[in-house]
Amino acid sequence: MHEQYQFREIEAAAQSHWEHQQSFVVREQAGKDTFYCLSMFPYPSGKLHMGHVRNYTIGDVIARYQRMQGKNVLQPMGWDAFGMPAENAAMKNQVAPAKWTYENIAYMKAQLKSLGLGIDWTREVTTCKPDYYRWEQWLFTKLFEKGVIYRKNGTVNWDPVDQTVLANEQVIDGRGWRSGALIEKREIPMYYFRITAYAEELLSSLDELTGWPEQVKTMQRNWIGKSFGADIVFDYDQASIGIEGQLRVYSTRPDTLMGATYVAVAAEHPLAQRAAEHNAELAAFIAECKSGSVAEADMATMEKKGVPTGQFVIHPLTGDKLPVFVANYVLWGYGEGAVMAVPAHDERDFAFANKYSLPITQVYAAEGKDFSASEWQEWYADKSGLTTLNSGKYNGLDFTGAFDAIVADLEASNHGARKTQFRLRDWGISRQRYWGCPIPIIHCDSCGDVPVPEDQLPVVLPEDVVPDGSGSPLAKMPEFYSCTCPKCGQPAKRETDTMDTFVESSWYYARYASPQYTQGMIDPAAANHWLPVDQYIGGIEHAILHLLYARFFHKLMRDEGLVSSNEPFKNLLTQGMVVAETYYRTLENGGKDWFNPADVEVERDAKAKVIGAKLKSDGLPVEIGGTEKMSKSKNNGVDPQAMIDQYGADTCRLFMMFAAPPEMSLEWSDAGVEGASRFLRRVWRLAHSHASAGLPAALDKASLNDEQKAVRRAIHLAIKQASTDIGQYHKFNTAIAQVMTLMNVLEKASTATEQDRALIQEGLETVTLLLAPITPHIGHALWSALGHTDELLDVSWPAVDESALVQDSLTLVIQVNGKLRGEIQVPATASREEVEAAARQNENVLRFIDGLTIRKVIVVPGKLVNIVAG
RNA sequence: GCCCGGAUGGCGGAAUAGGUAGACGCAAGGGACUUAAAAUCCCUCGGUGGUAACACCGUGCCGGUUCGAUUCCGGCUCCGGGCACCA
Repeated sequence: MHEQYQFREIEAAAQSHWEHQQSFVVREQAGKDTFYCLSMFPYPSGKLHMGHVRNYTIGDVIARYQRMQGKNVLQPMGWDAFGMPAENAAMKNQVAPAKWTYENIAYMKAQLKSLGLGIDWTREVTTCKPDYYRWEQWLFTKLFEKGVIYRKNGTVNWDPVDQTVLANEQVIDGRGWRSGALIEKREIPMYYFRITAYAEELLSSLDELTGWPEQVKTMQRNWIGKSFGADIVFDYDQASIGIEGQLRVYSTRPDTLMGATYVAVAAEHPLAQRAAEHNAELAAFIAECKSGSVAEADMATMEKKGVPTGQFVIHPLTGDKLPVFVANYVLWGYGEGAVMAVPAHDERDFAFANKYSLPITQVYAAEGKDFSASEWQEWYADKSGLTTLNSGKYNGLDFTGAFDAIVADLEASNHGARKTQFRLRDWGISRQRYWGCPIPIIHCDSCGDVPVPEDQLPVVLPEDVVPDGSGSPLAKMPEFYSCTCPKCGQPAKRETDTMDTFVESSWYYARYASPQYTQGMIDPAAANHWLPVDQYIGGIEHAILHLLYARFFHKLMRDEGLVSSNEPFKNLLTQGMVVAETYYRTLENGGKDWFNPADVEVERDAKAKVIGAKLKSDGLPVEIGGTEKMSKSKNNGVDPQAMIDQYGADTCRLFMMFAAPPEMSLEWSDAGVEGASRFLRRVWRLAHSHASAGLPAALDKASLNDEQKAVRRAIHLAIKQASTDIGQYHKFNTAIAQVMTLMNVLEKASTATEQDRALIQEGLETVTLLLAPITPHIGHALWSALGHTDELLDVSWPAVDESALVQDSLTLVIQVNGKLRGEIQVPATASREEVEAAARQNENVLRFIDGLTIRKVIVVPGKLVNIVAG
């Protein structure tokens, strides 16, 4: 054992040992408990960022801990390799996305290996390779035949200059990011997954996911958004509209129908289109509604505007004529594209009615309260304890009474029906992009949309294309799209859209069970052996979309007979972001020049409070911009590679796990890394001085003196705390703090006798084992230095010796009226009465209760005594 | 705008059944060792007052429940994540 902690040699030796032993290659083993530990696979963007390092360290710690619990652990890794960044890089550097992607994968794989992750690399999956996406195409054709996938129009962002569809991310303040052109909404045909058919199950089976954070389940519930309401039908007023017809709306508040004073439709609604034919102002407004992005956040924050169509519809209960407006806040493609408005009982309707001086009819009141504009919020916010008014025959009812009576009448007159609706919309997966999985459909003039037959799969994406940012490259390649119809043999055209990359990431976890399987999408026997995933780890930003799509896909695969479970991920851990300080200077044009924290020197006052910062290169001041998520745009990314090279993987892993609990955001700190490194050097130093004096004989637990008992108690307290922290709560930071506390004790412990040294041996073994999942390389070296020949990876997690925790006396806190006034030592066996009596005699207590009467004494066993006096 | 979170010393964080606020670490200050530096070790370290013992205040803000609230309840403020074509 070398005197110095030489992490490079130690880490290289451990990694080559694991590689040589194939330590992390797993097979199905009958009779052994499995543990499938999965981290969200990375997009191969170039190099690892801190978020990856954090994610995969958390996963590796859990995987190694479970292995020490005796489980057969599967920890795979792969690449979410299709996506937009590859196309952007291609345009910038004139490199094909495939080449760029494969080079990134090679580099990042080496980086992952240098972190010492216990990954079974024989199961590596790369989503842009035909052997992966062919099965995605296969499932697509099956689902298309079943009707789970269908085609309809959808709205996209259209850049009229580049003549291309843009992602929401590529629309900045309503303009295309490259062209600067004003973006328009455009309707194009797309393929959709009928996820709404699974809405009910996706909602109800959330209850089975007891290992998921409540927060994530709540977000998914709200996203699915089950609501109870009614369809309501308004007959057209023929005089103003000119034709017979009916306007259908959905409302969760049919009970307020008597308060409806207008209806609003989306710009794309047929009524709006019809009215605009002879109304220039309306036509202009409809055109205005078509500008801007399709992102819901943009739609929801823009000013609510509307224009009357001059048309009216007939209120189904009163026969009154209600004006029809076109409003920019009504979304086409969501519900019926039309809403009824009840200004008195809906915030948005109220604002709109005030803006356009529309009538407001209050139909609910609470006892003793009058309606006034200043109190309007009370009227729509609450539907309990209110009674209807201004509602004719429906007066004097509560919410349920009004709801039932009105819906019954609507149903009787064929003007509506009770309906349960979901907010969830079908999943549109068509992308007018090159670097994605081709949609396996052939368009034939006589046969329509024909799925590509199984024996012609995969539809291979050509890999040598460099996109130019205008339109879809595949649509310009006859050699790709020219084909013959599989049904009739006539010339036909292949679909040139590719799939949303969320499709690949919706089933990769299942492919890991049988990654090289050529007989099907997944081998059911292997999949059912490993699935569901025991622990899934990834960023909180995936709480809704990715996790909902993957749950949906699991149910699709179940219904195809590929898997037998209902849900893919049993336990979920959502990690927080990695953030760092930002620094900038404002440029003359008002823009900002961002500086990397590595290039900036921070200035502090005498109390170490940060008072300023300057650039190292020119010594001039820079502005401090606050901590933000590490990103290219703010230039505040810290390269994990530099840290691994300078301090080693173990230090890097230790710091990541110690700095914050996994769910919380983690602030980058160079000094903190230094501290983690210092701690590992201390462990090494103690182990070295211990081992170089010769390993001691076994500990005689029966003959320990008080000092030795205290040391042994510290050892087993650390085991106890670290076991619950890691095993139960995933609080790696406090587990590490416990081990640090133990090290503080061990460093000060006596080494005078063989018995003392046997205790140090037990302590060092404990430190090694508790840290083994977190810092496995140094653990590997220490374990053999402590005289062991077995494999640390498979050593059992240490067990608590409860007898070591027993204490003879306890320290109790004494309070007077809830304020800390002193401490007393009592025998562990002291009765409640004895404890109370001791507390009453405490000098400080006597001082504080002097002249007061003791009203009550509260004794919390083992903790405190509170004397209530007044 | 809507949905979901978060806020504790100079900093990261701890307090996992309502029971000692600040564990553990970082930074800082003082000291030891050293020719010197690095490394290492020791001491101090929420604020105010006090020589000290100690006292009072203190967990984003306002209010409530309780013998006792960082923890529970009501109302806010600010920051972050998501919003269906970023992954």
